[in-house]
Amino acid sequence: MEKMQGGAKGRNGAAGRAERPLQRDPERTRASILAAATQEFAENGIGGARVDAIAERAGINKRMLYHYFGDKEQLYLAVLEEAYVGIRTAEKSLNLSDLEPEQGIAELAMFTWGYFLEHPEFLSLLGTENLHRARWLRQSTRLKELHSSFIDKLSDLLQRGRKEGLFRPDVDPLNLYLTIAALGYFYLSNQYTLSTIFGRDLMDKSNLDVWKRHIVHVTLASIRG
Amino acid sequence: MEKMQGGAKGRNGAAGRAERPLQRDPERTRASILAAATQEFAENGIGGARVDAIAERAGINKRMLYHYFGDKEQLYLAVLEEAYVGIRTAEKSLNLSDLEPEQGIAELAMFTWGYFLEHPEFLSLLGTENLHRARWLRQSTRLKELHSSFIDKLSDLLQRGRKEGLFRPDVDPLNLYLTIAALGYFYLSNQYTLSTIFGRDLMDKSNLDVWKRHIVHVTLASIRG
DNA sequence: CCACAAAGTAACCGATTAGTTACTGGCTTG
DNA sequence: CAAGCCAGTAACTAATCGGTTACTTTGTGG
Repeated sequence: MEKMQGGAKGRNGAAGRAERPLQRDPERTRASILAAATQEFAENGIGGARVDAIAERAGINKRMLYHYFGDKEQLYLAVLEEAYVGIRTAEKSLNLSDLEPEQGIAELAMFTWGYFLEHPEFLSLLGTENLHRARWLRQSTRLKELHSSFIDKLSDLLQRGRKEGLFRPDVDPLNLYLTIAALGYFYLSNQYTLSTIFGRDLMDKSNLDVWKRHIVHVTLASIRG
Repeated sequence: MEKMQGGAKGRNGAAGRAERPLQRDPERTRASILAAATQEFAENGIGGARVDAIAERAGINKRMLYHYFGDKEQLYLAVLEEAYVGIRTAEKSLNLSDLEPEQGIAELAMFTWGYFLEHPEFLSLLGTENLHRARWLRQSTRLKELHSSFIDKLSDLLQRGRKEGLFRPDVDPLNLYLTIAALGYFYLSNQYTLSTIFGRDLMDKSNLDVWKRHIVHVTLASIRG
């Protein structure tokens, strides 16, 4: 892999222009397959996703897809892994330990909501993975090591709040995180059936804003001592 | 359709026994196709479901499936409609207007949780339907008329609570219902990825009990004035 | 500068899958 | 009791889909 990077630098010696796309570019090909597959799997699930559609979306020959990823299932696994890496990476930008307890919880809730809102494909992939009882997640050694350090940080935050007499003494950090995630996930992933049944456009800007504040309110109300 | 019902009554004239299965029984065949299809669609989504698998599960010839339901998509729609009718029917057994406001909210929360817990196939079908942006739900005239009368009842309950000074004045009934549904739906439908990532068996009896109480607690804490 | 490995293409293949055709057999109705 | 309709069967088909084969092109290291 490192060899490739070295090779890619000295390209296009004639004009020095980086604009002309290389005729052969493994990294770019791999990345565009992954991006196309993410879209396709998110839109259609694993059973509905079409290998030919992914190839077409990526603008590559189907053979390359097998060249880089083995088969459809391994490609799906790569997509899933990348999606989890994405949210765990973004989480790191949150610095809960510097904040007041209540503010920290509010920030965590708003961050989670914001990430879900901006990454519908992540929610969709979670849904697909759960439909299959985490069949691929369970077999991924890479993802099992990746489990969130959130819970530890959250635990500290709760303990600080408890000492200041702000929070109830029996708050479980995992349950708190599940509460935050549940309120965001359900609202967004079920938006289509909910909007249809209740006749209210949940994705309307003002409704989204109300729900964001709602999540913070519910979360804090449930843990205050 | 009405003809069928009339014809089915006078069956088995010879022995009068209802136990011996009829050689030909439209209602039973239709019902077993629907039950088998519910399982298959819930387990595999619409793209992953196999018509042959449904036929085998139902113990019928594939031709019958097309005979009764037209094609795969119409069969899926029938399954979805039946699933919604199921929960709306169960909802009617709840009599919120007879209860104290706080008790009423608690009952609603526990009912919703209990129904989700006992009907995983309903949650799965919701997930599938949302993956496809409510494509079938939106085209179902039957389901659009069925939308929950919960919201109205819930509205009354909230107003009563408000008058007694128990609840905050600005509680939106739909948002309250979404909160209750979100906490139940996310915990159960995402149990596989969550249990894997956080290393805790969410379906353990005691954890289920904790979460049930948690839903009631969170819901009430968020609306108390 | 050329040999070799890796990137890339096009055409193909066997298996699967949704849906059909052509038929049999049993129940009801006149 | 006969006629006709409808439940039910088995075998088939056309199309789709995941995956492969056989081949060409491109870049790079000895």
